[in-house]
Amino acid sequence: METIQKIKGTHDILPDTSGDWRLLEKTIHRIMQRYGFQEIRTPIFEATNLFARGIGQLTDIVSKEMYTFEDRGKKSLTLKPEGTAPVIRAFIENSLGEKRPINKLYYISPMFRQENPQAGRFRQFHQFGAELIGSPEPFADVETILNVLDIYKSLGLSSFTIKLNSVGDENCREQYKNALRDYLRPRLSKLCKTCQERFESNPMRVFDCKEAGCIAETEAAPRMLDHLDQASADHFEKVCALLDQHQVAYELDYRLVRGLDYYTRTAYEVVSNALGSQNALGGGGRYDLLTQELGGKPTPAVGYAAGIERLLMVLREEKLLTDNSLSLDVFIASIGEKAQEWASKTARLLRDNEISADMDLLGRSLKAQMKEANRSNAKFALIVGEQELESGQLTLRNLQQSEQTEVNSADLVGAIRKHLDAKFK
RNA sequence: GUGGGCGUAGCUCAGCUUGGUAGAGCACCAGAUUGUGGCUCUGGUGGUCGCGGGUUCAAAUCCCGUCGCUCACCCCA
Repeated sequence: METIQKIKGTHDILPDTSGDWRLLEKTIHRIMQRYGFQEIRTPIFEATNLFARGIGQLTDIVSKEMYTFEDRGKKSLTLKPEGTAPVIRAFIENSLGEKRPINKLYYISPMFRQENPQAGRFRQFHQFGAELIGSPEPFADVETILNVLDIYKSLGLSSFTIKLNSVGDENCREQYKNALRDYLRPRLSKLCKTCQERFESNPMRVFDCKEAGCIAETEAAPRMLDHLDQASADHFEKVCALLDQHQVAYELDYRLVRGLDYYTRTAYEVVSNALGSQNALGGGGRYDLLTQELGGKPTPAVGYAAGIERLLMVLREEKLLTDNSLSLDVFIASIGEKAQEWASKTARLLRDNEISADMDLLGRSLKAQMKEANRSNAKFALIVGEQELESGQLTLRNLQQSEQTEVNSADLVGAIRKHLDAKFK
């Protein structure tokens, strides 16, 4: 029989690593709460238009990476490739902006992009992200940066760099693009093919290119930072000043142009020093025009998205993940059918009392059951056979210290709890 | 979409150059220990060598095709 394999670029998270995910998610929830961000969960798929309009028709994501399909009613749906557009859609649809002037929302969610997988890049991957909706102030930009850094810090991570740039806004970007085009036009033939295509549609993306020729040609090109209008310049200056006050180290990177069209003013990226080719841990920025682009009232907003798989890769690399596997309190090893029945009843009793318990389900030898107890990472083995059933005196073995004592079956829960508290708390 | 590397036991891999009965470590099972795990020792289970075709007396090994995985490019998380 032919076996069925997982879809390319997807992964099973097995019990030996799901504990790492739990730790990460727990940390994210904790820090988000500490910052006043509230969780939002949006559907896994959306109307295709949401992304086409929100992210931008010409972006790589929309033009070649989306999982788009028709449902039975011929409606075009898309598995979400990123989190911001759905959050803003929900923000508008549920009139969250009418209920309070500021909404601080966060999510943890799978995302889908149909790219060729490689180290740190998958077709289904997971992001956590925060969106601060309603404030145009630099304080808001900084709030999101501090938030993501705090999550990394809480996990012990320190090997990363923050890159910062401003991509301007509607009042100065078009003017700048024209200045950039004027500079690039005579050098067009020296640029790579994709950059020649970018020249008309989105010349700023030329800075993103890694071709040596394109890098060289844009070295002396006019930079957005020098062409900001007063308001955007002030905004950027304030963001930098606040980061300085918070003693957050960052690098100005005039080449940082993020791949999504909706960014305005602040753009930032957190880059790992410990990853391979795909080294962006997270990125974000301000997107003051997105809400109206999606049909809502003009509402300023800023936020970021960060990759969970890449974060796990770095944490693994830096040896910052300790053993997060769950352990069992008690494994009941029984000898004989009567004892096995007793084990079943007792396991239930213990579980009713918040003590995790497991038992043999294969009728194995005591030795094999002890081995199983060890494999389950159990703290105690409770051994019961004919003798114990008659006397009511059971053997409780501490598997980590290899010591055992007798406990009375009359107050089993109390006795086990006492031993758990004494040795494991 | 394009290029490189790799597909042999549940896992990590050796064997391929120079064709000749398919191996190791770990894991799993059992025994040493007749009712006690982890350590040690002994034994055991487990493989149409990714799949299809070709060359050959003979193919894991050589040739062709194909599928899968992986890394990289593009771009991003």
